[in-house]
Amino acid sequence: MKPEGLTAKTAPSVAEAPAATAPASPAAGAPTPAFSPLYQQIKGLLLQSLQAGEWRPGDLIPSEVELAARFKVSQGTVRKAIDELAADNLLVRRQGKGTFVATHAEQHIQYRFLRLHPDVGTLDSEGPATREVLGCRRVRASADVAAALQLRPGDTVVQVTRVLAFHGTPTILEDLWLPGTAFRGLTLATLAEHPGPMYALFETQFGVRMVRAEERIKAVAAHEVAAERLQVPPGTPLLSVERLAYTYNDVPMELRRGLYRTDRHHYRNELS
Amino acid sequence: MKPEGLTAKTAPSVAEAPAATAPASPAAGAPTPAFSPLYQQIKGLLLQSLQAGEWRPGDLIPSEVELAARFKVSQGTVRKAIDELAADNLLVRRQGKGTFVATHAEQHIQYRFLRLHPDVGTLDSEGPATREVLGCRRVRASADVAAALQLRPGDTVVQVTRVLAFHGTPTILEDLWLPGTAFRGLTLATLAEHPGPMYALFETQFGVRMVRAEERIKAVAAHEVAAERLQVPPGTPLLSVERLAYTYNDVPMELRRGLYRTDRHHYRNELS
DNA sequence: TAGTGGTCTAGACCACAAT
DNA sequence: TTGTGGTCTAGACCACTAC
Repeated sequence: MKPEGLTAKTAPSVAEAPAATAPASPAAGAPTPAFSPLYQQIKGLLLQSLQAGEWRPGDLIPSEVELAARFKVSQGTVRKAIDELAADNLLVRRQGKGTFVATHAEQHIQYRFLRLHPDVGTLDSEGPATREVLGCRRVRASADVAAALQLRPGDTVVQVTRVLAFHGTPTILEDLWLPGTAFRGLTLATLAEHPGPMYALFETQFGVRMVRAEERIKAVAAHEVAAERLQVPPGTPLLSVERLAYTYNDVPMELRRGLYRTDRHHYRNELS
Repeated sequence: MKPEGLTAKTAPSVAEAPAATAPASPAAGAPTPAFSPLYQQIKGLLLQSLQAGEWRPGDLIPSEVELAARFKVSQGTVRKAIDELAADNLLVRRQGKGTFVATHAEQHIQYRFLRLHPDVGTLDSEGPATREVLGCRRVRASADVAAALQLRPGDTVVQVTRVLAFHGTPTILEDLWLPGTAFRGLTLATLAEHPGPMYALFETQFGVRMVRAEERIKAVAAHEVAAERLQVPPGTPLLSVERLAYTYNDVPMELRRGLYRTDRHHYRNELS
């Protein structure tokens, strides 16, 4: 488990084991490794462990000193690597307890990716959202869905259709497309058994953790079907929100197309 | 220029000047200063200097070692303070050169707060936006505008109306409201003389630097006036984007209400 | 060559949580 | 009391920029 391959900028002052060859010469044939700092390499190794499932969402990862020993670097270097992963919301630090793998499940942060807020009051005062799944079937990916998920057109994808309601008012109508291979066992029954946030279900049942997402927003007029589902007149302006969500390593794992009512809610964004 | 008032967690190992009283006892009567780390206090001091205009947008601030000497702390502590300010986009670090005060002017980052992107191509391939100012007048703040800007209803505000066009297609119609006192000399002529980004003008002409902003987005139908200005049929769905922009210290300094065409563009957002 | 930020280390101590 | 992350220091060296 020795992380050979770490190319330090400066060799540690106290050379523990002189190892094989000279630490200064890069691997033969490597096209100029383009110097990356030690802590970035550590970050990469930690990411690999996260990806490989060595530590699962919610788990406690080894302490900083332990990791420092494992990687043969100082605690400060491990700290900086963890700092960046925590800034990216992949890890969560808790003083006195340790560092944990971030999770969408049962954190007090429901709706981590949902930016829709009520015009008056807070997200909590809305009470829990009502999730009604309208459909879940395995279909062949259309050209655009395949392109977004980096599949081939015709590959199998799981398509979920659902409505979210607040206070009994249907507010979000959305379709999800998921790669068929990664979500093999996903059915209507699965969804019914796990009423919580969908990303939590993805973690616990399919080992897929969504790390970040991109959204493209437009204003559109409600078509017939949407109008009925959202209980608004046809033609009502709605937000069209297209989300592409990624796992580790920038692999797209979910395409989501939603229509949001904005008569009592708004999409909120922070700019800095 | 000695920053007395810094309450260190641990007294510096080499006590330079024993100063007045014991460093452990907080100021009398202070309601439990609620311990904040040294680097946070340094961050606060740096913020004060930014606010006070000691260093203006684009300026080079003193080096880390110099600041460390000024504040009587180690370079690492200053570094951490600067790191956070850089993360907040208030400072910009440039290796080998120094640390600079961030600015909206002549950075290669035009449109720092604009999230509208063309559906195909990039922001740059659009060519420079055409800005047409339709009006600039001093008016009395309505109740909602006053509330947003933390003024009294009836206080004077500057209202600017303008249209942004891409490729000759009018795409954004927006109104701006600015506190009358801070923007005393702002007229149509001022705007005409400075064709660049508006936030750059605010910096250079009025010493107001926008630091962050919040946006609330809804879908609305184009009313008569908007439809004409944006050259779309009345009733066309548009994005309604309400932006509240803040200077240092979370002081709101601009309210902006925009209507965006999204037939060839979309509002992009990154979630993490 | 000098000065800047960037990396890395080693060690000390503090704050917090669990035992 | 122990172990964790959090803060702070001091010093060394590297990488980039300018002169």
